[in-house]
Amino acid sequence: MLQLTRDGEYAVRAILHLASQPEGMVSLVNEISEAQDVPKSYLSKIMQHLTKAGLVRSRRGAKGGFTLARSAGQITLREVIEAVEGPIYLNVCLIKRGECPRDAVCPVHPVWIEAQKKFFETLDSKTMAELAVEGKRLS
Amino acid sequence: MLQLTRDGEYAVRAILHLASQPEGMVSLVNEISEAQDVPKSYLSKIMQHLTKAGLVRSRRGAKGGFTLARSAGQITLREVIEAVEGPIYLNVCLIKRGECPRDAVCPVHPVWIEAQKKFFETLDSKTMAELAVEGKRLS
DNA sequence: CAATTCAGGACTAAAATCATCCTAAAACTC
DNA sequence: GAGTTTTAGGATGATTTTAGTCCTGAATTG
Repeated sequence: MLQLTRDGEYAVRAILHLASQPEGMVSLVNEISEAQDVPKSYLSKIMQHLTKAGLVRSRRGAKGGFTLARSAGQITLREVIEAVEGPIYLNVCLIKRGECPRDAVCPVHPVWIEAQKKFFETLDSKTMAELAVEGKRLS
Repeated sequence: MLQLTRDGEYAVRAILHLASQPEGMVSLVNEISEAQDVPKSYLSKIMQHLTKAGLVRSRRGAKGGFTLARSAGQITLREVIEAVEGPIYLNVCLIKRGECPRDAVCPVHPVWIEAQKKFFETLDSKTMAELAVEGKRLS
């Protein structure tokens, strides 16, 4: 549908939540779920993805929870989204050369390349640290 | 999935086909289907949408078929896509104010506004006439 | 009237979306 | 070591979207 899924949206909220905590503080699925309005059991899955993707570090057991695996200044909006949604391709023809058999003679193909480039520029331009600061200011 | 659907892709191909025909020439679903690699019965539905959206004029019966309702220079890529997919919102929070109850304090919201704006700029910048000319050059 | 061509509705298979629930494993506390 | 906390991971499922097909009916032409 050419629209971000809940996975992507929820992942961003979760990372932003972690980025807004004091240095070294761990957050629980339960806390994040409530604070960010995300169904708990669903969020649990998303945190697993983020952990596997290396954006988040997890610890089990009492005193366990989640922290960012890197500084929030080193994580972009695009990374978070692609961590849970997989690589973004605004049109199938962008997946790889030859994916669309017409791409060599298709006049629309370059337009999609351009559109995606601009889209990525915007998502790449914001780090989670910047967004967390802005979030504090707004609330 | 943050990806253009077949509907959008096929609609663009169809309109581009019409834009590439000599002035005043009608095209049949069958012709467009074969030339543009789109399943015939599926394309039929898409042509109906494009007709209802006012981008295409149709006539039934012998000597019937489809023509553009306006000059190809007056039709943008974005219009074609939105004619069949409905208005594009890259994130639900962009549908309308308050759609996401957090939008007033969400630091990501403005980033989505920006991303969508840039995306639209690209899609708005190309008319079907320009793309048709480019298509002729490439083939 | 016969042939052609689009209009519109019904139907379908497969995949994606948006979840929930349960058991197991790890880590800490006492 | 027992008990508690917390994440990991698998199974399951309802609903919606995607990507089509097929058939009948209506308009148009000759």
